Amino acid sequence: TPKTSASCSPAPESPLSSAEESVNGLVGDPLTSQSSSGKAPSEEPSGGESQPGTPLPVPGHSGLSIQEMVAMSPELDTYAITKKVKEVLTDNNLGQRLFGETILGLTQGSVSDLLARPKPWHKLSLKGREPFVRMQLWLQDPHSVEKLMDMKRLEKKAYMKRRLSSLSDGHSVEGSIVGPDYIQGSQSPGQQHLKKPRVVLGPEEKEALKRAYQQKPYPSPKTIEELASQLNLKTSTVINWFHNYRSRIRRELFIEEIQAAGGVGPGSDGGSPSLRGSKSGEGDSCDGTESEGTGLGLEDHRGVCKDQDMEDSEAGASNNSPAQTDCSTPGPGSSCGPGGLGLFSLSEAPSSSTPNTNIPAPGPARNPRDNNLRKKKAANLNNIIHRLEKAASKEDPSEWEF
DNA sequence: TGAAAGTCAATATC
DNA sequence: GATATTGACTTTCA
Repeated sequence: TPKTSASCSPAPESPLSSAEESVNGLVGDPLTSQSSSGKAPSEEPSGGESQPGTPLPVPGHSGLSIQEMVAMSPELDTYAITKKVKEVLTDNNLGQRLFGETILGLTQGSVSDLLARPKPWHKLSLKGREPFVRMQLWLQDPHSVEKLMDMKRLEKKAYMKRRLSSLSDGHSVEGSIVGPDYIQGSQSPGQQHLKKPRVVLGPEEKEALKRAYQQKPYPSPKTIEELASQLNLKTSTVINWFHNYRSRIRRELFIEEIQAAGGVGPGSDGGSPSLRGSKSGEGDSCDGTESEGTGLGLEDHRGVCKDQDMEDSEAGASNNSPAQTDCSTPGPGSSCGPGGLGLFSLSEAPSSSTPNTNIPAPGPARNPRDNNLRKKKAANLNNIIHRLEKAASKEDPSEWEF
């Protein structure tokens, strides 16, 4: 693929091979609850390098490529895995960057995102499952930590070495031996000028986009044009924003489902990270029932969004909760949340997966986090409404999509 | 073909 | 310095 990663992430490959040399099979882990469906632990020294494009080969599994391993993997408890990984990394003072680049073949930001907001296994594509399989293999390796520590030491050593030599050369070389920094460092200054500056949306622009989202999660091209011109943004920026926002809202809801379903999840160590601090706008979803028309709500910044509206819409929403929608198209596991089928049998895994019980009862003692959750759910209602409308526009019920 | 999924990487925040 | 956020982009999927 010509994607930037092709040119920007060759580096992670090199250290990996040494870090993953002795990754064990999917079976035999004390954390594994359903290893039976896993493959036999046929130990085969390395050889996992399946495709040149695959960033991080996982060696030693009957010659299976990581893709094959993923395909054969039983359902994993993604939340339990990320929780454990976070724990191990924290306990051993290992960074996300090193872990990501060495073990997962992902950048720091991706790792952070993945660890903070793991999607349930059945919602993941094969590609999306790959990092979780890698994480699990890593957890199962009794020497995983030492290897990463060694890696860290090596990196530090190399860094110091380069630093010293750069000092003597009279120019600075920043970054580590792996990863984007290295790539960047290898670019000529001229090349760096070619970079497109990152667009940073201001709070008002975000507000306006969120309001527009409340009204129309799937805006028409015309609406997008209008938004773009009103906000003085490129249409592609607006389009991207809607894509990203929908996707991220959806992920937030997965997290909430997990939490609500079993009381485990991010909440147990302080709440969903994405909701933490109720950052800008996370809680500003508002009732979008006036979704007809193309009004963007740009003129009226306050009138439409009232907490009261939120409460009302959500109160009636519990049975249509997004969780229900999300669980309506499960994979083979058909379990919402990390319930019974996961490989991990961590005790906190919820036994019940009735997601639409996850709306907190209305009451005065609601904390800001609850409010955010409620608001998010209301926001998602718009999505449901949109789909309903879409479905309604199709005469043939077989064309309905839910 | 459009939407979703997945990821990068710049930047913000802690 | 490490981690979190997020705009942009590519790939996958229905």
